[in-house]
Amino acid sequence: MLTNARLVYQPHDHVRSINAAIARAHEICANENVRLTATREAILKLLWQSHKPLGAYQLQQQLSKITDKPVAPPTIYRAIEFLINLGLVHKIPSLNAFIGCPFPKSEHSNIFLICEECNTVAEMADNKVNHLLSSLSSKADFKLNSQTIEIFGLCPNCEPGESDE
Amino acid sequence: MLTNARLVYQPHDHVRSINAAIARAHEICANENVRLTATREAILKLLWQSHKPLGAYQLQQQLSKITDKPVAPPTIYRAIEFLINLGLVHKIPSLNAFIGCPFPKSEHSNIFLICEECNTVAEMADNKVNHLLSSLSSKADFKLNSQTIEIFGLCPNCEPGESDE
DNA sequence: ATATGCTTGTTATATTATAACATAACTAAA
DNA sequence: TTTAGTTATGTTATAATATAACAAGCATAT
Repeated sequence: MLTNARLVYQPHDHVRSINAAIARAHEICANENVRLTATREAILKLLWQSHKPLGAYQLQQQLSKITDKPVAPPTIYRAIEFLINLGLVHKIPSLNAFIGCPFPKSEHSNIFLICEECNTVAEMADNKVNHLLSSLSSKADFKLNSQTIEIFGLCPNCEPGESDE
Repeated sequence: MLTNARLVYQPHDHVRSINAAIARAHEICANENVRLTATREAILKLLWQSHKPLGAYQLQQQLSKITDKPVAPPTIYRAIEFLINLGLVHKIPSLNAFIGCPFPKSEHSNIFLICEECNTVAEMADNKVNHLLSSLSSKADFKLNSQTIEIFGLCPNCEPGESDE
């Protein structure tokens, strides 16, 4: 099982992890021979800085503040599309919002743990889930290409019975 | 494992299955002491008749045609909300569309098999998946309330290597 | 029959996303 | 270092999805 749950739910060195991730993103783009332009990098940073998924119009506001220029929706959606294609960002369909992927380039099952209280989202990947879903799909003669799993509930920080208090 | 895959992918007696389902829906509403009004029943029928999920505005058009009156979006969204609360209809978030639930009132895991070619959607439920996701959530100290699993790929009728030809 | 709550009608508008075309910036080859 | 080709961004408009707010109608129980 692969997860960023600890990172999301516990305090940690944001700046360092983001810098590492951005460096990783540049590598990936170099490999793919595509450009991680200023706008794209800014959007990626914004998404990685937030453990809550951000909507396109939230990103618009934030980017506009950073650049001190008006930003139109297509700018945002283009950057998002680019980042999604590289696997650096995911869309969470039930929220119409986007989040940075903590393990880019790994083949994974996209399990999102969405807190209904504080809206943080952690991500997990697990091969048993992948296998199980493949085998269920086969039984229905369905050829699986991709999957999205959204789990709604309460994160450790929002759970009433939490111990840290 | 529970699934409507055969029903969805193979020819079958639509009218009979819909009538049975509507009867079932009336029962459920009677039990819950709520009303399956004409509009709500019409929306449910439209959704059950289609093995492809329908968007709110598609439903609006179709309902308007049936009743020969203009129908405004709130009418549709209200009916959908009502039906979703009863578990008779599901939203498929990645499509912004809705589909009739083939096994209302069963506790289930909402696995949708979405064909990227013909857009049909079959539904499955499987306890192993439920258990696995519960146990993964626990490991992350996350309290699971509900889940949505969307699987994208090709249904048996759209798969190139299909045998029935 | 009438008060109550549920349901629908109506109008307006919020939110999310994309189309279409113009301009700019980058890149590679002449 | 121009120039052509490609890729990326700017700009305007609009499409598609969803909800708010308030008015009117209907069901049903006393």
